[in-house]
Amino acid sequence: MRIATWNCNSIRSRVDRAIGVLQRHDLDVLALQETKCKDEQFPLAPFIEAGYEVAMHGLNQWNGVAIVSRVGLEDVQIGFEGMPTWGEPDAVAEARAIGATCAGVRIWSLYVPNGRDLDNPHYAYKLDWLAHLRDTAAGWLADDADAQSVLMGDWNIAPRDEDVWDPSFFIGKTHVSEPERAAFRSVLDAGYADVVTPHTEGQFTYWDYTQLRFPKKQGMRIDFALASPAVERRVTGAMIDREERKGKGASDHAPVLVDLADEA
DNA sequence: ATGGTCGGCCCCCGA
Repeated sequence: MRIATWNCNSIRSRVDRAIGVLQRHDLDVLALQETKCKDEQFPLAPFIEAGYEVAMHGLNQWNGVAIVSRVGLEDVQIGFEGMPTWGEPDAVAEARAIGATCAGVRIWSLYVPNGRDLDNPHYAYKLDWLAHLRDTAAGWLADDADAQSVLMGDWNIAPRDEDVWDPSFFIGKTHVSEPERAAFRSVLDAGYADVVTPHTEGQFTYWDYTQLRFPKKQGMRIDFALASPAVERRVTGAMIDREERKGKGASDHAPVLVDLADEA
């Protein structure tokens, strides 16, 4: 089974590339972030045509997540228990998390809030969001230590200095602050494992569109797949599709792939 | 010092 996560930065502007990613890598499941469309605007037909089902959650032009699967898509859940929304209750609905069970694996497509700046209210919201994710995900393992779950998506966190092209550039900026890194580590401490980094050390998953960051190899590792112990035991490999970042019409993120062995 | 590029409900804001 091959699963992947990709911040596509608008699915409508990149549907052909998305189908290409599915087919080039023979993917069973693809978690998408920043679909940037409402559910009724999602370009479903090409995915159905290619043999996939889609569960999506989009409410506006900024966020939006989806799970694309050809191995079943059951028990779809919008958001997770306790997931904070931005602003006062009902002020702004968010579309940042969707979960579904695909061939026995609970897949989550997550778009962690961008903190914007350390003194911005969105930064506090990001930390709050991550704390609730940690609590809820820890609960899943407490309920079932053998749960097969994968939390994957755009975490908007570079957990280590080696996950950015130049740590000095990021001093005082979001994505690398200690509270964000601690929030990421707290999910690891809850029992989930980063199953991609060990197979892709030294590689990035995101390059800013500006400043020629991609050709200058000035990227960040902010997209992750965190697996429960039962899934971690099945991982046989992982890769970052840097080729997908090339050329006209690329997203600013590369797809991140994980291979799982059949259940023992 | 600086968003130089992308996306969107598109000439402004957010990433």
